[in-house]
Amino acid sequence: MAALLPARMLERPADVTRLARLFHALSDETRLRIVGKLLGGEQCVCNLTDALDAGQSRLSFHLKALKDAGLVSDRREGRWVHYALNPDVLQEIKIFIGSVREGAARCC
Amino acid sequence: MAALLPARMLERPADVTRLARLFHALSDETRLRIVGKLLGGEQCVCNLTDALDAGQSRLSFHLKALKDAGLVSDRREGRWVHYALNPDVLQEIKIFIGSVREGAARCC
DNA sequence: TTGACATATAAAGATTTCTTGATACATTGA
DNA sequence: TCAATGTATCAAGAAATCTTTATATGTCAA
Repeated sequence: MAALLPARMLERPADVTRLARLFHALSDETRLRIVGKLLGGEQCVCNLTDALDAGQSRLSFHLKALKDAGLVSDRREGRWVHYALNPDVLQEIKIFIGSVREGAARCC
Repeated sequence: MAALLPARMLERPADVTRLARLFHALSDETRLRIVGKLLGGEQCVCNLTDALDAGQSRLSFHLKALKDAGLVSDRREGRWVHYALNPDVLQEIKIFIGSVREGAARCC
């Protein structure tokens, strides 16, 4: 699919589906807190478990949700798996929201 | 609550809760399509029902979700209720996503 | 190879969200 | 006032999501 540029995409079913998935990934408090921790840079799951005081399988569940949405990537290093934010997808979301806002400001 | 400016807000529980609600409001395909229609300007529910071929109570349910999140406002005019996008909240989301993206680009 | 550790996956129940159909409320025109 | 119209709310079931516990997988070190 093309990048999330124009608000026109809200008329294309495949794009609507993708956007809904992206926003769903950001709609959970635990996942938002994970995103907050990743702003400090790549983190291994063990760090996140400590910082967020969430059970290990619960964290794994939410990391998978973020990864499936393309918001984070993972990298194994020995026993540890490191997760990092994916700036490209965040940029897409920002541009999309910006174009909706501009449309709203123009018309409403 | 203050405007959604710094990514620092992901450390503040009240802000995390609000963000999760905003993103949840945008995480549904029907609601995204409503947003798309509202880009054409304020719409009465009747227009949306036709355009989205969604049942009336279903549309009302999703409009309420958008309104509760602050993404749209409503205005009654006679028998009709008109909904419109709220550019301020969209701007907040855009700025928030932008600050997360910048953080990600810097650190990852 | 074995044991320990980091992480992922699976299964089950609890909770939330969505859809549908019925009904209530508000406004207008007759 | 009454009937018609537009919209909101309610109730019940269906579906999706989240949490927890248990177990599996992968990697290292001894």
